[in-house]
Amino acid sequence: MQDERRLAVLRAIVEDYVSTQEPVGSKALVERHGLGVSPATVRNDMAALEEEGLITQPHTSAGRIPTDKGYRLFVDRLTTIKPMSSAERRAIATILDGALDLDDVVQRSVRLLAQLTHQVALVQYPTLSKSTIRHLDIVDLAPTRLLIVLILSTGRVEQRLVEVSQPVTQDDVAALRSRLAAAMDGRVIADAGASLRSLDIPDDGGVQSAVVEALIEAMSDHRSSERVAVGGAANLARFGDNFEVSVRPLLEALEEHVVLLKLLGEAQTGGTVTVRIGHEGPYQQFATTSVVSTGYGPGDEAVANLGVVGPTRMDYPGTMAAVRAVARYVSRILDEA
Amino acid sequence: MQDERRLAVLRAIVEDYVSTQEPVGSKALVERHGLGVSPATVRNDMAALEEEGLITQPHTSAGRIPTDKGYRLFVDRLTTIKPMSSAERRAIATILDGALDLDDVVQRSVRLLAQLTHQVALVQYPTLSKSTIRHLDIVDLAPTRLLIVLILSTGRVEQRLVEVSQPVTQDDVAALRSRLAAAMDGRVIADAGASLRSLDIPDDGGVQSAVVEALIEAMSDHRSSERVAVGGAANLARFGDNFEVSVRPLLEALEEHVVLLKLLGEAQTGGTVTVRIGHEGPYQQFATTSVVSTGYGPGDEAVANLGVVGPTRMDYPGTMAAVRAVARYVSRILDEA
DNA sequence: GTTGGCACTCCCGGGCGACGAGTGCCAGCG
DNA sequence: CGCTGGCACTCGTCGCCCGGGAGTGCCAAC
Repeated sequence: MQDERRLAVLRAIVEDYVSTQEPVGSKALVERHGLGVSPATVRNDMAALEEEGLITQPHTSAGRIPTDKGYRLFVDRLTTIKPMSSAERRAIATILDGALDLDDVVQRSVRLLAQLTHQVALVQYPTLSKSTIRHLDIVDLAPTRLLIVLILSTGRVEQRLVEVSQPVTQDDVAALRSRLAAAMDGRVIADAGASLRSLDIPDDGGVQSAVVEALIEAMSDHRSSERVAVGGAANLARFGDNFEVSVRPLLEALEEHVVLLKLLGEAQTGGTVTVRIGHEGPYQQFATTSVVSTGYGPGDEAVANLGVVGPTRMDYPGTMAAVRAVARYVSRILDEA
Repeated sequence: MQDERRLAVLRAIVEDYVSTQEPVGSKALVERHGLGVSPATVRNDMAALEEEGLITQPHTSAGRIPTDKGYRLFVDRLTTIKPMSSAERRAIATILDGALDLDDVVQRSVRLLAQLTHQVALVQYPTLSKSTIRHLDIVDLAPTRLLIVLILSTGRVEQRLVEVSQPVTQDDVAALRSRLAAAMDGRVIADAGASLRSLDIPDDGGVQSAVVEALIEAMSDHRSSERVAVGGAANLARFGDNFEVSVRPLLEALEEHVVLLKLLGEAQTGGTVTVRIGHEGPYQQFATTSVVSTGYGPGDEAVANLGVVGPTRMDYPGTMAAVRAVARYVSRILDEA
């Protein structure tokens, strides 16, 4: 079956290129892997693989490197996610178990992921819309300035400032608070807007409607409700030397949380790790990077995503394993909460 | 007074080097600035300046570049902070006035500062210890899991999870909440610990003491209470090409908030802008960078710092102006709150 | 279908020399 | 005494050439 051997050659090329970062030639290939055939044979296979668009050569008379299509095939068919070593497992447990609150879990995860994969890690904060409201509070900071505080089932705390046109008394605030709290407690955020409207608070242009407006806005707002923590940006340094052109746009993108959210994509349940390779995504600046991501959340419900972004030339099996392991562990922590 | 001219030469060297990023020679100097003397004269002055350790040449027969000491003199005696243009002032106002809450103010500031200076911006979140407690709340997330929420005068919200050994009832929680709230409301954080202890809650090893412990810890904790927002990391790309050696450690340091806090230093009042040049600081990786920082806060009280870090070869007058302007504006916003 | 042989391509690194920017020094001038 | 023009010198940069070597594609043979 020379067809099978060709795929073995592809796998070998990917593995070698990932570890050496240099185009790999036929001779080195048969030496480093026990392929049992001669370099000439491998050359024929390589020609065929190139014909199919799976590998390419940077210039004539250089070795081959995988194309995006080649990586895709590698990820889909040629690799199995390697399990984490027990030492790594312990490290994950040790680091994450000390977390104090949700923010801390996210921050530790992002660090951990960056450390494990030596790449840039992304961890999305649990989405608001799927959590339920545990507690609602209204605090009067100043006579015309109220702070709405929402505490969610995931442990997340959302806050929102409201300016009102007329001064309010403490009694007003207390009344509003208990009324709203009663209406909102235990609701899923996504539905809460509706039940809020059905409360039928008079649109008097005054305090009550202003607060309700702000609440509704806060719950549907994507500004703060969809945040992403970034870690390990220093690992971009391993990108080679075409600095200003390749790294700068990436660093810029890392500050655009909207872009990062798109990169992470829709939350997926069930432990599936998604890999997006090179220009499979819509972003020009990520054309030479791959994104490995998966969902996490309590139970089987995915409330957010996490993952890493690194050069297309990355260790896919190892990275996928790390991403999956961290996601599992974080999910377990949320389970307990 | 050739002494005065020498300083003029130094100033010219700094300005030229900052704008061109190349060693500046005697001929170019007299052409670009109206010094009114010949290159030979300038060369003599340069020799003297080099003697004093204010400038240096990368190699024989190259132009001169300022040393850290040279920049220091430039900053201390040779420059006045240029006022911001009215367009810039408007930009600051427009961007910051739309802020929704404290977090938003900080995030917008850090972006703005990075944009104005084309450097890496740092904004410290207002220190806890100087703010007063506006509101204290305790929420039971689960029977053995409580969430303490502190709302501070600066608009900041602090949260802390507490695990207790035995299940608590809602009534217990309510009782504890009102008691603590009464004791803490309006206190300055720094003093609150003391008044908490004087409450004399029995150290029964149970719920109450656990909560009090956590509260005290939360208030004295430097983990979350001293956070720093970072922005414009992409501007590190302008650092030249010795990538892995010069940029990577900086990127790493930018994720170490402890380091950043040290860089920003003690909060200063009164609109003084502090400049730390090159290896004047303790950190090896910041030996080729300068930090321009100042304090901000409501009234004349500095509750936190903000600033930028960039290459020693930076536009000091412009940067100092931007830092000062943003600090002033942010302070004004906190005033209103 | 596999293998060894062979000519060919082309990148990479080192050595070399011309060029030019910039300096230091010196003698002369106001 | 300080400024100036002149001049020799240094040294990094750039373009160039060239040999070595890795790797390929093709072909004939098994």
